[in-house]
Amino acid sequence: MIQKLKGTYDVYGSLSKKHDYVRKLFQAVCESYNYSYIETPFLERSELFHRGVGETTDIVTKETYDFVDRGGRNNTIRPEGTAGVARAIIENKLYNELPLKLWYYGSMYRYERPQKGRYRELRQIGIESYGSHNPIMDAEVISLGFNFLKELGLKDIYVKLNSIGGIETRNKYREALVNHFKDHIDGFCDDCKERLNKNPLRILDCKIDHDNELIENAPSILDFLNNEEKEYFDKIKYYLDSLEVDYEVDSSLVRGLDYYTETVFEYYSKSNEFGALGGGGRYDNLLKSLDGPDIPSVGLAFGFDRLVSEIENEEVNLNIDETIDCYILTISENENEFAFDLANKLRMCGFKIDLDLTGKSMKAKFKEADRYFAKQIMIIGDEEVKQKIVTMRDNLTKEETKVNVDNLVDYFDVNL
RNA sequence: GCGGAAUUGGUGAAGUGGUUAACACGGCAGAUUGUGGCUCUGUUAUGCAAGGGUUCGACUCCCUUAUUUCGCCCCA
Repeated sequence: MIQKLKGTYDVYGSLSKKHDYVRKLFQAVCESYNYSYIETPFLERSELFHRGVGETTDIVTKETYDFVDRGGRNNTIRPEGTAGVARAIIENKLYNELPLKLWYYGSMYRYERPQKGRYRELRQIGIESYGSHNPIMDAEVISLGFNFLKELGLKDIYVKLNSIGGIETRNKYREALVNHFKDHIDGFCDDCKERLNKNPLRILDCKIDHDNELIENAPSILDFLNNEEKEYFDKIKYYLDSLEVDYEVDSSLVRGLDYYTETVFEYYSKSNEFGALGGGGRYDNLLKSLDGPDIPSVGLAFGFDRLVSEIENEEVNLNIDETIDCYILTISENENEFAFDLANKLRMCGFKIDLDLTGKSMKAKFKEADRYFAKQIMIIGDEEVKQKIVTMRDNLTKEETKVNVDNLVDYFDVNL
């Protein structure tokens, strides 16, 4: 038997209904903020991610699916969504009409060791908002995500928020951190020793050394923000307060991708089992770094698979309609043609209809109708065909009514 | 990339080196040839992730591979 590839899974049955529900809800939320949908290719030139996401990030150095195609080109299957959208914006000159508000959904691929809530094929759903360097836009993006999670029915959602400043601020801060730790790094774990040079900000949320004093009195990035950055960050908080977004400032929050500037945030559920449900931030330099115009932007992405897992963990009752309007049941195969014709007419009118034209017993067909949660059962025998009057059985009350086939639409309008 | 634990029908699962792989749900058929959802009866894995080995004999022991899961790293 050929088994699935590590870190992938099939979506079908009730899971596919949940996926569909979550995707549609996100779409509805995005549309209420006037975001439009964008789809970019799974495959891009490797260079896009190296330059966009960052040459030294873990995602690019050890997690991408890279391959040389038959034409000798270096390709990468996308590990995230933002870089591809940025490329599309530049290539199609979408920046000619700003602001630009886009949402996307799709599979991303990272060569990682899978765990719960972490897959090699991961679905992400997110938004990109281009064209404004204004704290109200940061707040809008953050609250869009927050509202979406609340509408999903997840409990105890909160946002971790931080500002990592611009490049200058971050370099200063990085230097200060290195100075703070470098003389005492021997007391830290091996990973932290590694991080000191690579990414000192990561030391701050080390799981092993988290109660080390030096971490507690480490300088905070927020003290390194210049006045402009500080004011910007304060305004975001002000707007978030007025939007009633539940957030907490966490000065140790950093993100794994290089393109972030200033605002960064992550979404958590207090019952979370696998870290953040999603995250995002501002990336004002991304477009420029990809040879595009200098246009600021802010965005977010949710781990779609994690959202669905969280819904299952919290046993959120989704409002998924699993019913069909009517199941047509024929008593013998002589009535099949009549039933089939009627089914198609009703489907054209927009009703959800199913019927089984195999020679199953009536009992089996009744069971099938229940399996589909049919609201109505239409029973057709030879008498019904002759008189063009069918028997409608309300599957809740069990009441039966004779209905002329010409009046079926009216009957459904009244009884569904 | 490193370490631990798992893998038995559509599903939840029991099981032991020995010959018919429990039990339950679901499915199908019938009791009930124009009315089901209760009840009863029958049936439903030539096979225990895949391949190889040990053995008179393996689902049960060993090896390899695959997948799942937990932790580290990292991230969504």
